[in-house]
Amino acid sequence: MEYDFREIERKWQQRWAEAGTYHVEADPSRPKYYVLDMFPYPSGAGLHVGHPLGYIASDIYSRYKRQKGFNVLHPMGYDAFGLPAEQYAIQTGQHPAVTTEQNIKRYREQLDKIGFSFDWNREVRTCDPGYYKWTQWAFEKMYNHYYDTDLQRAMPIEHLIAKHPEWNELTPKELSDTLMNYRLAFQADTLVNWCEGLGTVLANDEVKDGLSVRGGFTVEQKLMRQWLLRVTAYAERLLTGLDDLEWSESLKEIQRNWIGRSEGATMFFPIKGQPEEKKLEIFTTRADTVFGVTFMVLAPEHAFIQEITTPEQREAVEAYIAETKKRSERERMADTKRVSGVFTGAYAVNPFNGVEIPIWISDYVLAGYGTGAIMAVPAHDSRDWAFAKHFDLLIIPIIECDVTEGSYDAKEGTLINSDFLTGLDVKEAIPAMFKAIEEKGIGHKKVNYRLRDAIFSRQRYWGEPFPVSYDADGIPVLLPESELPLLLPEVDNFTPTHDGQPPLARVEGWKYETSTMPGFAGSSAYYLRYMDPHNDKALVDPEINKYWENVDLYVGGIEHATGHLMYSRFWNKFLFDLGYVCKDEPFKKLVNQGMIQGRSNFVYRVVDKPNTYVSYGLKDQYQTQEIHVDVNIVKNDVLDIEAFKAWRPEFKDAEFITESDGRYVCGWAIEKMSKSMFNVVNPDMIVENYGADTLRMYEMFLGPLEQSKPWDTNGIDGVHKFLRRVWRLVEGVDDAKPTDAELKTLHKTIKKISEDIENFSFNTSVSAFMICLNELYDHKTTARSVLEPLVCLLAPFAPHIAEELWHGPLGHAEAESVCDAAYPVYEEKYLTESAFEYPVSFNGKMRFKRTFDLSMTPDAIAEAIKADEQTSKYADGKAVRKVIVVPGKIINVVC
RNA sequence: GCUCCGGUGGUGGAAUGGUAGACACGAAGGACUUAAAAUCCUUUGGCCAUUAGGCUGUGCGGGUUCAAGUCCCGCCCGGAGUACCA
Repeated sequence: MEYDFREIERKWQQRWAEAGTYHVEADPSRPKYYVLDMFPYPSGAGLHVGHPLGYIASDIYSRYKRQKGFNVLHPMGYDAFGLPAEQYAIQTGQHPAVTTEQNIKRYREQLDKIGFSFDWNREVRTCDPGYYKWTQWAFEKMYNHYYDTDLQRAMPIEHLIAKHPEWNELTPKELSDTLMNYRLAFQADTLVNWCEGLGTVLANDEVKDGLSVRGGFTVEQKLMRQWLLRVTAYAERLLTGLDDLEWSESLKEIQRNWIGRSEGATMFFPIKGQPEEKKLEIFTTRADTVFGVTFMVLAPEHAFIQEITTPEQREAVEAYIAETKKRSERERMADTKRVSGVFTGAYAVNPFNGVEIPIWISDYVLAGYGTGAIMAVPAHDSRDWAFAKHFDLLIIPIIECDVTEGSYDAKEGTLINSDFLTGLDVKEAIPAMFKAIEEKGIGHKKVNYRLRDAIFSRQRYWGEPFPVSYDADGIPVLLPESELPLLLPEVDNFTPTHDGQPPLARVEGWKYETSTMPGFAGSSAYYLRYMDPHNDKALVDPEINKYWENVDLYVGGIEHATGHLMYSRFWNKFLFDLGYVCKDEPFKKLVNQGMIQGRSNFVYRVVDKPNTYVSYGLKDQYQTQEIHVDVNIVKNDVLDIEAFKAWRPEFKDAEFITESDGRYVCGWAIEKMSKSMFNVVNPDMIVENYGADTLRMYEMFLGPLEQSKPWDTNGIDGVHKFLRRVWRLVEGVDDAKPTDAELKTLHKTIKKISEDIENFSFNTSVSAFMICLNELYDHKTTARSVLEPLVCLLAPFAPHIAEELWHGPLGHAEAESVCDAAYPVYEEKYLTESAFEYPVSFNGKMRFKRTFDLSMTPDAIAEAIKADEQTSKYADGKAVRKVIVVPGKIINVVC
């Protein structure tokens, strides 16, 4: 019988759905394993062939684990709130709920065709009220908790109030304002990334190079009252928690850099002519360089500037501040080399030697980091140096070096001109200085983080509403937990109001906060909800959470490194502190699949001939224009000329200058997969032409999972051919006794595939299958005891064909799915041999192969080789000096 | 600038320090076929040699080692992250 993949795949997808093959429940009698994919945002464009890459990998792993006897939780859902649906709504007037629903339907159809083992009973959508109830619930919990730095955990806000009896004196408004400095979800006037083009604020990770990640609109700094999450409270735990995670080093590194821990000291500098308590606080990691300080620099936003600026300098200072305000974040970034600043007229006093130091302001010092003020050491900091050179300020070297021009960021060396530190090495000087600072009482050791609190409001419609209203004093009042969820009201206009209010301000009688929560709100705890998706009493039942614990394997793109993966960890740690979840970290192991790029094809239009196209090999003889051509009408870079003529009306009468064999060869390039480049390959089409099993295996075969690589349909025949050969081989199954050679092939393959799956090296496992099949073909294998384990082994990769063979030629009963067939175990005895063929090399050159008995001692081998030397033409008469034996592997003979 | 990752045939990519290029695509040749599809066989890093075989070869230059794509040092190139973070 032919391998009719269309019929086979249709049949099994239907049966799996009917039988609930992939439905799982918590079952304490069995070990659990939780495999999660980052759920997709259902965009209008549908899936392209790059999207399922990670899903296929995780599906293979899930199925493998299931065959190994684990109770595998493998859910899927949709990250359904978000900007694109709303932008689309603004343009077309279609309600985001409607387009989202349509997109989800399309996604589901596409996903279903690939044969995933998702438990769809557990589907979640972030835009469902039953789901976002728990997003709002978590927000309220955060509002009602603060981070206790002594206990290093979140605690109820009442606990804090109890510690401060003096707060009883405060008015309700004052108390509310005070508590806002502690709550984990809080309101503050902060400089935000305001994006006029999108009409909303954005989080730091949603901005890149001064432009919005979505849409590429300009982003500016603006002071606004916003809701924020106090992510910084967890900075240290987010940092140290990384150590125990099985994440790639590079991803951990990205998070470490984003958290940006730096150890240093804050130090107070008295200001000349100001009262004793009015001291300038700075942060430095290099307290040892304090004798090299020749000026101070404040950020233009620094609170002291008004008070300390002298009358003579006031005009210049104010002009500078005004100018800085005008510059957008992007402009500031664009010319970081530009040195600018202005003297305040005031002087600070070096607390160590009493030297008076001029105080400047400059935008190279950031208001948001440290204290917004620095001590400048121009001799050993390149930015300070540039500033000093530009304004002709004093430079005092205090670390010995042979650099004559320019500063150097001296991380080692001996200190000079530094009073009691002179003669010490930098490494000794830093701790010595910390000690001195604390002894003199002019500062203390301090750890600073680059991490910022996350801005949590968006001036948009399509998101979770805040369950918050405000009383007459503007004090937030939470909707009682029992009344959650607060439903997102209907609107028919999705644009901001005329006075710049968010769309919710249009809703009549809406007495709640008008901004909504950002995209990351709904995706921060969805992995918990999958454990118990229909529970309306709790986010997740504690018993159920205790069983599934957290995600064992998480697969997704690295682009979420500083966004979702950071927020989820924060959110989970918070819920952990409150006792709602049993694990401190959400994702134990994480694998980042690479991006699949597009591979575009080109035709070459001859410039002065109308509608004439020249083949790639001849294009240099003409002046040509490169035109993208739909990759779906090109095979192996050869253009289907008829399809091209039919592709678009203007090509109907196209003329072609072909290669000598009549073929038209296209050029190609690797580009992003996008509609405009006609290089989008749709998985539905691949499934239709080759089958889901071929798609699955070919996506794995393309290359290492974590690596970005271009999609190239050209190679897919190889994988398809492999499956057809499997089909034919297993069709001929009988009860023949397997030969040693067949058993060796089988067990070698089991070992290799198992190791590969554990290492997520799926590309080499596909190769291993092909090698195995080639060998079995050579052996003309028919033995059931070889072919049946092979089908089990193949099931995670190509479940449909495996299932069909399992029930067809292999004759298993309908009720026993190959999904539950025990994963084969290899036996070492079939792999060992009594003798090995070793390469023997002289002076590093492989000279000949020789078969040795494994039981021979090195001495015996040396003797044997000596004997060989008598006859070998490579023998140069030198005696064998040494025989190197690595048991079971290799021998080297040193002459 | 800093941090991380990579650089291997025409292409995608294999190689616990141990015969580099597995596996696959493409290409060339052949078998079967009226033909096509499908299937199967042979060759396929480069140079030299009619064969046997030899030389050379993993971005560049050094080094360690009996032995280096792999380890170490110094460069070059590409990608990613981050950036006046004090």
